[in-house]
Amino acid sequence: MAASSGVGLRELTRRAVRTQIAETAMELFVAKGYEETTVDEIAAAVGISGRSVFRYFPTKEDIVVGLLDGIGDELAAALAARPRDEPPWVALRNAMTPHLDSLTRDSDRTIATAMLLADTPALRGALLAKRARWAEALVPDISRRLKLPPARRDLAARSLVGAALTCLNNAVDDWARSNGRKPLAKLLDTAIAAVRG
Amino acid sequence: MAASSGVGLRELTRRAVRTQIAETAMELFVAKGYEETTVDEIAAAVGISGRSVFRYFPTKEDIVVGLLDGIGDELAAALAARPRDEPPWVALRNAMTPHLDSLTRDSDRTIATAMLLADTPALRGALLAKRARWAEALVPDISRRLKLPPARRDLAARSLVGAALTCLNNAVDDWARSNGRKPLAKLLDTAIAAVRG
DNA sequence: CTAGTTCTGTCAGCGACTGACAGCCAAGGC
DNA sequence: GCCTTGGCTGTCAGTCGCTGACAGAACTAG
Repeated sequence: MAASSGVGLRELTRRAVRTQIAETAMELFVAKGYEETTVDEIAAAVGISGRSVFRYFPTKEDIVVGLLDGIGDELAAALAARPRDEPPWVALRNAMTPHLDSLTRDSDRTIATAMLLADTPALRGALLAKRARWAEALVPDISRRLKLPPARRDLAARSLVGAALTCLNNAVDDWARSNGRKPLAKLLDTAIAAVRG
Repeated sequence: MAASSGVGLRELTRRAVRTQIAETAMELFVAKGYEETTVDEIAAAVGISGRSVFRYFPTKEDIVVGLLDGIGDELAAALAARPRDEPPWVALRNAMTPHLDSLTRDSDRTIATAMLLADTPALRGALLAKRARWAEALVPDISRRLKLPPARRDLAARSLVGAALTCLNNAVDDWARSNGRKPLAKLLDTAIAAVRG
């Protein structure tokens, strides 16, 4: 079974190979473009067979958007940590703060990914699908904060969360287009204020 | 050149074949599922070659979401027709009314499409990408209605439009899940009210 | 050392999608 | 009447993403 640490040695090498594939692929994508880069080319650059790439990533798209996999759970955890009587919009905004920090922390990687997502239509769909899954993780908490009859509660919560994530996306896009110069938190506040206008 | 009517005879037959492909494909998708239906099967059912399907639709996804192609322009036109001093949220809500009517008019087709989109992940990404293109058509108008410094105007408009379209999507989903029983307009109002909380 | 698990490369195949080529058929000039 | 032109079509061949199956290598446990 597992050693004294939480994860076994096998899981460790797996993660190493996984990040190696992701980093090599990102370099190629930025250099040549996403659609112009073949999975076999990525595999050759890493030194493995093309088949093995799909043993670490379910799809080619996931090599890019897989980086954003844990964010939904992070946001949900941050949201659950907010006081129970905090109103929905405030709780959502505050729950995003740690995520904003982690985005600005390695801004180079974030901006590169955002740029790649911006001018690759095929990836945009995948990103939006990922965002929809984040929403699913946040809806139950927001639903609990709403004081509405049960018939309306779910629709209201889904719309609220969707609007909040749209604001987050637009703020990050704007921030990336400014090369990280504009303050991300203020952009998010501007977006939210406009929606609540 | 063209005859007395606006469109030539060639364009007419083209549209006929196009709708024929779309209708046949939708029947097969509903019966067998989207991913389980091959493009060649659709072609065979119509009586053309598989290659020709791609001469009418750029991708297999577009056979489904192509039906929603004109909606973005319709919404933009309806929005442009609203009084110039109408506030953004009110103008967006009112601009959606004709679209709501056309959705409820042939509710059977709308519900079937919504159901198909709901349980086909591959199509969801395409739908969200389409919705993003609708947003592009609405942003300039909303941007004009906002009284904000230019630095914030674009981000605010994009977020506002994105939030409104999220409300529309969620309302239609809820409406379709209720088999068209709940009043669609009220659902949309509920969603918008929740976002403006 | 052995037995069992896990990983890997290779091969074969499906389906979406594209480019190229040749044949068909309607529209228009002679 | 004929012939040319242009668009539509089917066929063929090929690329790429992705999957299942198999056999061998490597590592782990006893």
